[in-house]
Order: sequence, then structure tokens, then C-alpha cells
Amino acid sequence: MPNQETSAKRKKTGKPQRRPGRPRASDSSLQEDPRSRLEKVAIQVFSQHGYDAVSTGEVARAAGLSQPLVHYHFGSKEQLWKAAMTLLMRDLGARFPVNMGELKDLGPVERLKVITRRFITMSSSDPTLARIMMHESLARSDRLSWLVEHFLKRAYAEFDEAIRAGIDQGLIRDIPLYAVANIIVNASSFIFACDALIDQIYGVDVTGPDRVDELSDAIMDILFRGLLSPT
Amino acid sequence: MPNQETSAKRKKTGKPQRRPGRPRASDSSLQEDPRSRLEKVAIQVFSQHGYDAVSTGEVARAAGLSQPLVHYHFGSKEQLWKAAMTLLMRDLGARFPVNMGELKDLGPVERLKVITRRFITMSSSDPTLARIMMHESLARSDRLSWLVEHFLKRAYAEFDEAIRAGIDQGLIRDIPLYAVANIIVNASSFIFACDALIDQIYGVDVTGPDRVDELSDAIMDILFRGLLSPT
DNA sequence: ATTATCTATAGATCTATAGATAATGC
DNA sequence: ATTATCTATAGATCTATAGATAATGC
Repeated sequence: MPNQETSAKRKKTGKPQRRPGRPRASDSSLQEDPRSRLEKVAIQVFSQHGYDAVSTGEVARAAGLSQPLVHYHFGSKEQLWKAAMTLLMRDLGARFPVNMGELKDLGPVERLKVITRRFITMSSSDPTLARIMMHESLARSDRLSWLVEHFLKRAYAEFDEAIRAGIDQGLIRDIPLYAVANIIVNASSFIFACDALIDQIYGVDVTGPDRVDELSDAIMDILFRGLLSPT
Repeated sequence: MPNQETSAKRKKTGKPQRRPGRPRASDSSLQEDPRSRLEKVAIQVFSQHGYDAVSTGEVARAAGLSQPLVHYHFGSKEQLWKAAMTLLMRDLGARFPVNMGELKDLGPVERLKVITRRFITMSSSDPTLARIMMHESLARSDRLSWLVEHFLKRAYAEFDEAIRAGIDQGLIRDIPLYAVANIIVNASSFIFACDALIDQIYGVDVTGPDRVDELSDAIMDILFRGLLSPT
């Protein structure tokens, strides 16, 4: 990401020069700890611009901290990214818990509907993960493999199980598993991740609550009419 | 994009130092002109890594030219990007011509099917445009507005017309136009643009011809079963 | 004494410009 | 004479490390 403000800024001001050393803990309970602040900012900027286009200095500045602190806490930019992804996945897991047990008594199609609706809700309220997946997939980065192994395979497996059972029972049309799963995941999340495109073309802000609801319903309707075997 | 090979490389070799000046036109008919080579390379690297993560030096090096030549021909990195997009859209237009006239006698649903199938074919054989759209939408760049105004609005308008007519005639379900259009565009292209993700998770290479066909058919089937009014 | 922060800086880029020079076209 | 290319380089980054120092914990 290109840097807007130049480094000359700090010198120009007549302020007393900041000296090295740990600053006073100002109202320590008010602000989160710096390490977490770095991770949270990193999630946001990496999801918008992608790994390579983001500098550690930008992350630090946005968190109100100095650039070398990134290396003190994380050792490298790569490790900052991994820490940020781990936090993101933990937060998403907490906000959208996967209780497969409570779906045990449903048929595969109903189970798939619940999982898909939950994924749409997650993607519309926080499209960060979809954005990260898009960036790393486009760049074909090694980070993509890391994400897939650590988090995504497990998430896709839930879709896979329900789809597999649905196809075996003749309820879902006989389309390759990978195709069904990816069509569901893409349709459920990429449209919210690319809200800027829709805004530019149609002047519609899909992040507004009314639009989220109408779009979520439309996606569910189209997907399941399309996927289910004719009854 | 991080640079793999360092600048020390050139010095190390014992080759006679290259001096300034225009090189001999070696077999001029064999290679394309340098300006076009820069544009073609730019299309590829920008679509993979996005504008900010690509350096003009990488583009030049991949084209076998020196970095300042980018500025001689295009004046700035931004203008190189715009020239590359203009070439991309011209090539896509030539390879997938839009002859709306020959669809005049079809009903709106049949027209939409032809347009959608053509878009799927384009996206599977060259996912570059979808990748660029994803990058610029994610980054919320000013370049996205430029793309939309110069090229995308016109492209979406063809979908819009058929969808609008289909809804008006009760053939397509009453879902907001922007939602239908974006679901079609996303489903038709993003899955091919994110082939690396599918490869990582399912070990399936969707760029193989058999997979392209099966996936294209699956997308068409699901979309149109989902979108059409029950008969 | 240890920890967390800062400033300073090394060394490798990045964009863009300046200036040299070879090829081309008149 | 003009055009297209190169080398060299200015000035602004970028990642990472070194070293100073204030706060914290024993």
C-alpha cells in the first residue's frame, strides 16, 4: 500500500523529541494491550490490501506504535500475519460456533441449509476471512497452504459431509463434491467480500442490514433450488 | 511482490558491462515490440498480485527490459496499469465478441443463458479480468471506479437487460436485479479465478479441460434452476 | 533483573528522472 | 534529428536489527 504521509512529518513539528524507552501505561485498562492491537489492525489491513502490499510500518502506525515493535512481538512480518490469522479464526469460531451435535437429527439437506445460512451470516457480518482467502488464492502464496491446513480444511469438511450424504441419498443432484462445496462457499461469501464492486456498479451498499437480509435470502433460495434434486 | 533475486546479481557476472543505448533489433520480426510486451506482462502480474504489490522493475524484468523503459513508454506505473487493462479488455472483446443482434429473436431467459455461458467460457479460459476485479474491489481503489466506468458498466448492462426483461415477464424470480447479476457474475468467474484454493483443498485442478466442462455445466445448471420461476 | 517500548540505522528495495548512446528515418 | 533504449542515481520507502531507556516485578 502506498504511504500517504512522508517521514518528514515527525521532524517538522516543534515538539520535544521523544526519547527511547517504555512509555507510561496511560489508563492501562482503557486500551487493549499493544500486541493484540497489532493483530487486530493487521487483520484489517491484510484483508483489504493483501500481504505483500502492506508494510509492518503501516500496521504499527495504525495501532499507534512504532514499527520495530512488530518484530519485537512477532519476529517477522510473516509471523505477524500468522498470528493475525489465528486470532481471526478464533474470533470467528467464537462468534459462529459450530455445534454439529445439535444438527444430528436433521437430514443432510436440512443440515447443509443450517451450515450454509450460518456461513452467509458470518460472511455478511465479517467478510474478512473471505477477503484473505481471495488474496492468498490469487497470489498463489505459501500462506494459502498454511491457511488451508490449519483452518480451512476443517471448515470445508463440514460442508463436505452434508453434501456427500445428500448426494448419496439422492437428495442433492449428482454434481462433483468439490464443485458443490465451492459454489456454496463462493456464493455465500465473495459477494459480501466484494461489496465495493457492487457499490460502484449499482450504487447498492450490500452492508446495510436490509440489503444483507434480502441478499442472504436470495443466495439461499438460488443455491438450494439449484442444488436439490427435483422432487 | 517480494523480490527473489538481489541486485548484486548483475555485478557478479564477469560479462562485459552493458553500455547505454538502444540495442540492435535482433530478429525484429520474432519478438513483439517492447511496449506490447510490457503491457502483456503487466496484465499477468497485476492480475496475480494486485497493483500495489507489483513493482515496475518486476514488470520490466519479466519482459526482458530495463525498469526506466516503463516510464519512457507509459509515464507512470498507474498509466502502465491503465494501458494493460485497455489491452486486456480489447483482447477479451475480440475473443468473446458480443453480438447481441444475433440473440434478438430469443426470449430473455434464453438470451441470459447465452450471455452467461459465454461469460463462463471466457472466465475459464482467461480468468484475468475476474482476478483484477477482485483485487481492485478488495482494495477499494480509485482504479476500480476507472474500470467500472470504462468497461464494466457496459458489460453488466448486457446481463441487466436480459434479467430485467426476464423478471418483467415473470420468467425469472423476483429477486433484486443487482443481486441476480452479481450472483451470476461471481459464480461464473470467481471459482475459476480462485483455482489455487480449490487445488489446495480438494487437489482438483479446475483448469483441466474436463474439469472446466463439468464445472461450467454445474454452474449453468445450478444458476438457472435457482433463478427461474417454477413453471 | 526483566520486559516493553522507543530512536537510529543498515541494507535492500521502489518510483521516477537525468543523461548517455545506439538505431532509425529523413 | 528523432526515437528507443540503457546506466546511474535521487529520494522515499521497506524489513529487520542494534542499542538506549523507562516501567514493571522480584
